[in-house]
Amino acid sequence: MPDDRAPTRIQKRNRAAILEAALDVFSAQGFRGATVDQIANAAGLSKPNLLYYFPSKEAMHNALLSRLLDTWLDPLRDLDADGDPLEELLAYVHRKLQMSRDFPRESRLFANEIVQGAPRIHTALSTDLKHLVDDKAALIQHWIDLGQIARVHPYHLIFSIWSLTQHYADFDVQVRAVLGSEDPFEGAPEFIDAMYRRLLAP
Amino acid sequence: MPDDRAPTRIQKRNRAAILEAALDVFSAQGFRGATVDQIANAAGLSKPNLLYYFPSKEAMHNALLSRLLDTWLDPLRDLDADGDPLEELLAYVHRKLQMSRDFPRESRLFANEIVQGAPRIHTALSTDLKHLVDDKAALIQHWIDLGQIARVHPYHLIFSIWSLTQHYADFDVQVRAVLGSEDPFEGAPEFIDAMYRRLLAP
DNA sequence: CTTTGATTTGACCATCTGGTCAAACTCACG
DNA sequence: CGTGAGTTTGACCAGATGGTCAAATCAAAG
Repeated sequence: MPDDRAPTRIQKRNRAAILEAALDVFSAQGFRGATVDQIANAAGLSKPNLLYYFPSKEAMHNALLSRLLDTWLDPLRDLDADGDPLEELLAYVHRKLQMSRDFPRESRLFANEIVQGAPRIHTALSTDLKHLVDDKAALIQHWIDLGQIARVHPYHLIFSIWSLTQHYADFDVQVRAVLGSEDPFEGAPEFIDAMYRRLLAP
Repeated sequence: MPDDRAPTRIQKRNRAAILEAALDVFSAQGFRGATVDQIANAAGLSKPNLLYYFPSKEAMHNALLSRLLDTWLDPLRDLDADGDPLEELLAYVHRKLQMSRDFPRESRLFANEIVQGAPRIHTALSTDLKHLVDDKAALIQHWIDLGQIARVHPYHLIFSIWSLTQHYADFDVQVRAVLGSEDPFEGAPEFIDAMYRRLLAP
């Protein structure tokens, strides 16, 4: 097992290939549905070789989740108290939707984890995530108190943004099955934009 | 294996117990994550006994899914062309939210299936589901053309209702982690109601 | 080229898991 | 009761799967 000295060129390449393959497989099959062999094949490496770079299947999953939780919440972190409230919130919505379009596998990796009770990231949810949301909900409430946006429940507002945007990644097959050949992201930004403009107008 | 004659009292009781247990386990662990033994334990029966009533693990899953798909879409079917458009849509939203509250396991069973690419119900999605949605989207478009509700993309409107309402069941752990002790359904109906009233007002 | 540490893998193991089966048990009904 | 259909289960099997390991191969510094 590679120790914690500076990673070699080969270590960098292989670790990256493994995580890329693992993201593919975990997001499509869930943790239990994925097999180390599938990941090995997708990465173009042998199974024992994977376990040379990561001590276990769970370690690969953890590596993905922790790397992801951070970047996943970046758009919310960016919500700026000094910006125009409505435009800040709409920018958040659009960035979140863009992430669903650009990183659907990451979205589904989370969805799989959460739907099944978040056994592996429950702590992170009730600490890091909760703190961030508490913080931003207070900001939204502040905007409301100033009369800059309409009176809405800040937490439910955030939940609604998560659900509306991630739906296009997580339920992609369903959306596509219903829309037929039409591109799901055709019309989605406009729809969601309209939705929040009308909801939040003071 | 019990044949297709009229089911005995014992058959009825055990089949029901098995499906109830299977719903518990499948919705919490996904198809691959669930084991027949877990379901057997939850049902208070032995593993071979389960396989006496259902030919395979997959058969239990299928039984649940097909029984569910129907009832799951009932609220949408109820959308009535003769009712008041705004009230009809709001009633649909509220019924859907109520189902998330009352049948979260059913919601998660579907979520698990869809997130992983709907391998078992893909056909039903692009036939039954699509037909129903096409039908109701046409009705919504008709209401729009009459100027009775605002101009919105009918399909995205339906997707938004699905995602907003099911979020409270499918992402329950996340919602609870963020809200702490507060009841998630406290405030949700009001929020969603306000959202659609403002969106759909002509 | 040689040496040494990093990398790779074929063979293997223990466990889990879906499913089978014959034998045992229960129940309803004549 | 007795009997036959319906029900239950302990023991078992085959394949899948996470993980191990010793031996082989490779890379790079001297």
